[in-house]
This record gives sequence, C-alpha cells and structure tokens, in this order.
Amino acid sequence: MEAALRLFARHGFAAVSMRQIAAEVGVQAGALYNYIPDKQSLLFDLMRGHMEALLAARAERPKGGSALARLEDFTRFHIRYHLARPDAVFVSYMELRSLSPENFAVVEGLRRQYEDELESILRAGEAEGSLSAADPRIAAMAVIAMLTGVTTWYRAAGRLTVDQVEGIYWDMVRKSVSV
Amino acid sequence: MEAALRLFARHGFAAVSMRQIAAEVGVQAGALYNYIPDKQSLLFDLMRGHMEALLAARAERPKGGSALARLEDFTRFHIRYHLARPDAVFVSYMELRSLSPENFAVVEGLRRQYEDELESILRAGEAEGSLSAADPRIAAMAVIAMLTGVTTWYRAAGRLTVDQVEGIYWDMVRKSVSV
DNA sequence: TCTATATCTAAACGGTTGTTCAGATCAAAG
DNA sequence: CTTTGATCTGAACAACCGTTTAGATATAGA
Repeated sequence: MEAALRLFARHGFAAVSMRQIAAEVGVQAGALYNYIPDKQSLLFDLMRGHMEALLAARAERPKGGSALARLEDFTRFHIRYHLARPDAVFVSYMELRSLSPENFAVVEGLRRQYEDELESILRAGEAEGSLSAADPRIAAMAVIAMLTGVTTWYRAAGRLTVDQVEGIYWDMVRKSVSV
Repeated sequence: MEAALRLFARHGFAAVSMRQIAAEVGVQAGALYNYIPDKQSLLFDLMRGHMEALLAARAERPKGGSALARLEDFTRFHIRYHLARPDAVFVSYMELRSLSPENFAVVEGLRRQYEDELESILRAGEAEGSLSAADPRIAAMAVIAMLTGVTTWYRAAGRLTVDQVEGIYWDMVRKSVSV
C-alpha cells in the first residue's frame, strides 16, 4: 500500500503498472493479488483510508468553544495533518476521476462530511456575529482550497516550519471571514 | 487539440489513448501523426499554449493604479479567465507530472511568471501601507490556490453567476490581505 | 517429521499501448 | 487531364497492460 501510494502520487494511477508496484516491494506482480482483488480496489482503499483517517483525526479535536476558536483549530489541524502526509493528500485530490462511479460516490461523501464541518463553523460564526461569510458554503470551499494548496509548495527543508506556515495561513483565514 | 484537451481533462493524460483521440475527431490514430510528433508534445503544446494565453490575456490588463485596484483586477480576471476554460485549467494543474522534465521546466517557468505578478502586487501594497501580507510569496500562493479552487465546484447551471462568484471571492481576498 | 496453509514465481492470457509505414485517396495547381 | 503534395487508412511492430493459474517454495503447528 505504501509503495503504491508513493508511485501513484509521483506518476499518477493510470501511469503506474502493477509490475512497478510489485518491483517496488520485491515481488512479482501476481503476488499482489493475494492481498487485493484488483488495481481499482487498491486505489479505492488508499483513498477511502485517507479520508476516514482524516475524519477520525478531526473527530478527536475539541468540539466546543467559540466559532473563532473552532475555525482556528480547523485551520491549524488541516495544515498540520495534510503536510504530514503529502502523498495521500495528492492522490486523494488528483485521482478522483480514476475511481469507478460507485467508489467515487463513497469518497465524495467522506469529503463532503469534512467540508460540512467547516461550513457549519462559518454559519455558527455568522450567528454569533463573530464571523462574516457572504456565502458560507463557498467560503468553506475557498478556505479549504487555500489551505490544501500548501501541499503544492511546502518543503520540509524550506525556510518555514509547519508552525510558521500555520500562523501565516491562520492569519489570512481569520481575516478573510472577519466581520 | 480540442478533443485531446477534453479527453485529458475527463480521464487524465495517461488514461487516454491516441486511438480514443483519433476516434473523437473521426480519423485513425496514425493520421494524428501528420500534426504532432508524439503524445508528449500534444500535452506540452496544450499546457504551454494555455499558460502563454493566460499571460498574454493578463498582460492586456491595466498595469497602473493602486495596489488594491490591481489586486481586485487580478482576482476578478483570474476567476473569469479560469471559469471560461475549465478543461485547460484542469489539465494544466493536474498533468504537470505527466510532462517530461524539460517540458515541465518550461510550464513551471510560465506559471511562476503569473504567480510573481500577484506577489509583486502584494509587495507594492505592503509598501503603500494599503495591504498586509506577512509573507507575500506565500500569500500569493494561498490566494491563487483559493481562486483556482473555484473551478472544482463552479457549474454554469448552478445558483451563482460568474459576477457573483467574483464578488464573493474578491471580498475574501481583500480581507485576507487587509491591514 | 509430516501436514496444512500462506505466499511466491513464472508463464501465459487476450487485449491495448504509442508509433511507423506502404499504399490509397483526396484536393488543388499547372 | 495530369501531377503534386497533403492527408488518410489499415496493418503491422514490439512492448506493455491487468489478471489468472499451475506449480514451487516457505512457514508454522501437530
């Protein structure tokens, strides 16, 4: 699974052969079929696993507090979690179209759950009067796109630590939905 | 080229065969080679063409004015331009890894030019005192990620017009880098 | 040590891949 | 009407695809 994830992230699902994955772990291609029914299931398991782990990790965060506090926690959590597993993020955002329709629907549903939490935080902030988003659904999509984009340029060896990145993005997110 | 762009956007570069592209335009696969040297060049021409057209269209916009005015123009331009050609945008952002190293470097350079303009607008705003971005480079990447993300959910048949989307995003962008 | 089970290899399956090429077909120019 | 050059077909090429399978090999329990 790790080898497949790495190769899918690097070259794309369609461009990676079962023989390449097998070679990466030192077996013949046929041996992989003792563990997975087919290539599509391999991709689906990786993506569903990533989304479920994301939701599970998110569920462990505190749920109470002000909308502003929850928004900050969401922002920092998202950046930290995504920067820690760039391959899984990359594959999960890029290979949606490689999923069969049924598998796509499942992953899409999980993603939707995640987006919905942010949307409800923004709605709560609106109700509180502490946040302002003209369209909470679109604001949620915009914030997530902004935050996830960090994985395209962040390099652990670069000039910024994860903490610093968190701070910069939180500053922007906070202001973007401020009253 | 149009057929290839459409298919690449839908299924991905690696997943589309020359025979599929040929069938889309009603010829045999071999006939395509009267116009392109190989499949890689086809992708490269599409991506380079998109980036060059983007830069050319951007270059026609007014360059003067306050940093705030230029930021608004950049924001609205980006959304309008990208929503008008979703396939080209999708392919150009998704298939970077399908490019040969030399071709990747070219496309990456063009993209960098585009990002640099936004970064310089933010720096000018900082100098003017009208904008505030803790790290202009990262703020530029964040804003572009947010704006480009619109192509993932926007549907022409949806509840919002392009003008409305522009307005919502400009509001968020403006606030995110406000003093 | 024998047996049962898990795991692997090596080969094969039918099908598809990007690309080439000889020859057919077409349109326009002389 | 003939010629030229562009364009296309249809077949072929070697290589690779995902997947299956028979049989070899390893592992662990009785």
